[in-house]
Amino acid sequence: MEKEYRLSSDPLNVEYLIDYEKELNESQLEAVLTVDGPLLCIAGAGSGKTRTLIYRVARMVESGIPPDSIVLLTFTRKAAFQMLNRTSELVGDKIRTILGGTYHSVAYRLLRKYGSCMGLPPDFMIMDESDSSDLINLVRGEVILQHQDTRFPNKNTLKDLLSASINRGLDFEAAIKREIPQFIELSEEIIKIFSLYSEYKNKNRLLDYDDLLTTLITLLEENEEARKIVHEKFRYFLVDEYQDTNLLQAKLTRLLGEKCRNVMAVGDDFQSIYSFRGADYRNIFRFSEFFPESKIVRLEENYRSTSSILDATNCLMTHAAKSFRKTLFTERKGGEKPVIIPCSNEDQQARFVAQRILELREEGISLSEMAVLFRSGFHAYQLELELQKRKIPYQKWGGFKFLEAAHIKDILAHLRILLNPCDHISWTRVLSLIDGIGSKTIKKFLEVSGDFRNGSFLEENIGSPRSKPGLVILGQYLKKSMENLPMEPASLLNFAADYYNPLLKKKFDDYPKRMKDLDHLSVIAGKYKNLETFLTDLALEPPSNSVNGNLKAENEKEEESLVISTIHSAKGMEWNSVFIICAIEGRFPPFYSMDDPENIEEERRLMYVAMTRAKENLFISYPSNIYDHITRTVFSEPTRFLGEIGEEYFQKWNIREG
DNA sequence: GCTAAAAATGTTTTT
DNA sequence: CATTTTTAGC
Repeated sequence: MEKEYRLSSDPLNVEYLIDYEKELNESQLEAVLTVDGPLLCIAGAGSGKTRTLIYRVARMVESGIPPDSIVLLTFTRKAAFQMLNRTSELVGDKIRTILGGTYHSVAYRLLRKYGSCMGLPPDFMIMDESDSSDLINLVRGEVILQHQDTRFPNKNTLKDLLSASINRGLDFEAAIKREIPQFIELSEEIIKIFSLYSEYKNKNRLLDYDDLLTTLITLLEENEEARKIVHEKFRYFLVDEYQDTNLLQAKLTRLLGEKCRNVMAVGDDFQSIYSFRGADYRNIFRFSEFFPESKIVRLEENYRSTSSILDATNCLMTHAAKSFRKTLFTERKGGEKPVIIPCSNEDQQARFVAQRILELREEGISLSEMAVLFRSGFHAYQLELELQKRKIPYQKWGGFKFLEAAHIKDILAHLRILLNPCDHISWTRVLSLIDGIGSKTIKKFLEVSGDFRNGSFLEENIGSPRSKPGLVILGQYLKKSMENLPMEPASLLNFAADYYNPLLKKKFDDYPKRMKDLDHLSVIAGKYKNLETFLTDLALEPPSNSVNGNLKAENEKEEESLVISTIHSAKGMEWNSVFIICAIEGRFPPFYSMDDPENIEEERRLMYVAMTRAKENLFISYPSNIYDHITRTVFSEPTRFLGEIGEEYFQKWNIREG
């Protein structure tokens, strides 16, 4: 076995190239210089949190810590990537070996490397969310056969329930009582579905998102050898956005860091916005319980926003319930007060935003320095139309994902079956595209369950005569692809597209648009040499753009464009000018959050996150009449959060048409 | 018995 | 608006 033996360098002999004292303020410096031992950093919005992390990594590397013993846990791969890039500008390329990414992707990589000693098959695959849903649907079908007369929770309800119980550490019974009390009599059947689901995953070497975390936890808890190896290899941990970790992630942090104790967690309880996923901002407070000797550093000086904006956000948070009271301050005095714009309807709101964006651009603010934020993806539909009409280039973050589009899932299924013959979920997708094949025929195929990749299913004589021609063509595709394995993902994707395009044309009316998406996918595929890596990366780190936003390969040069984004996806970003749209009761906060004060707390934090993204200009607009098709009511009140802040913090623009 | 088209329904936020 | 359930049709 190989082992690393590090001679610690004499601090007096290290020559630091960076003048840390000059570049950082006092608290930031303290956080950066505290390299050994646990450190909790409470960092307000815009307080130079990222800067602090970057300089801390630089400092560590400069003082001789091997980069490959450092683990950087961030919320998105994008954030990790950005951070490593900026660090390498400071100290050079050697930081490339830092292990960085989300909890899930880091867990994946650790399991790949060290999972075998726990009996984890080396070729396990990751299921994305839709795979899990599909699989749950499959086993749900089995159980439901015996209960045809009763109504049963649907697949997504079940999946959310399962995930909630795992991420919050509840047993199934308790979770059912809490999440879906109306189905309490069906507990037994529901639990049966879960156990079938998990059985199936084990049998087919599949891990879902939650499994990545739980399996690694089990590995570290129960396998002493693995734990030792991991503890020896990784000695420094930096965790960003700690307020958004859930029970499992907190546990994992503790397990990873319990030996070396060099764990730094950065967080802001004001910015906790993922509780729907089981995130618990109280993990910040619990951190000092895991690591009682931890030092606490607070960053409260805001370098991002003008005081006009900051004052309003501070005021908003005085209405928040229990939390660390903190008030951000800034040297950037003055600035325009945030603007409130009442609009008569969504269309007017869209036209206002588009026009104002163009005006700001005339004033010399680049499109890439502006963003439009909203609570939910669909709030921006009208705006998107308006932007397209005016030919304003934009990219949309959040909302409907590229990968969730039916045609993308379809074509990826065709690639997956090449890799894993027992991937029933993908086979189901592939087969149901063929004319004359429905659920029953598919079930028959899956029962035979052979390795059909050579096209041998044709000999099984399953399916009606009507399905025969379609199956023959599928056989040709499989044969062609299998003969060429291994092969670059891009070429395989081309084979699949050749086969799939005719089917796509039949299935969708809007096929030209969808075929374009397939081209985009093939650009992404071009960056990979290995099919497996391609598929895993797609599941773990999906391209953040939505279907309609112009999807760009990352190395392609970005055209200067406006960002429109859900608030969740805008986390950690900043722009010169920010528009918040649809700030209306019923949408933000959404009507379904109104009966629970805890939810309203989170909505308020969400508003806080949105507002603190702005450096100079902040516009908050609301259409005063929206007819909501779901509740069949008219929303007309501006969001309560504006009232909480108070008029004196705002200026108001009244729109006149013409 | 099985599929495919038509009606109904439920719709946040993300790894 | 897109998925899921129902119903009609083959």
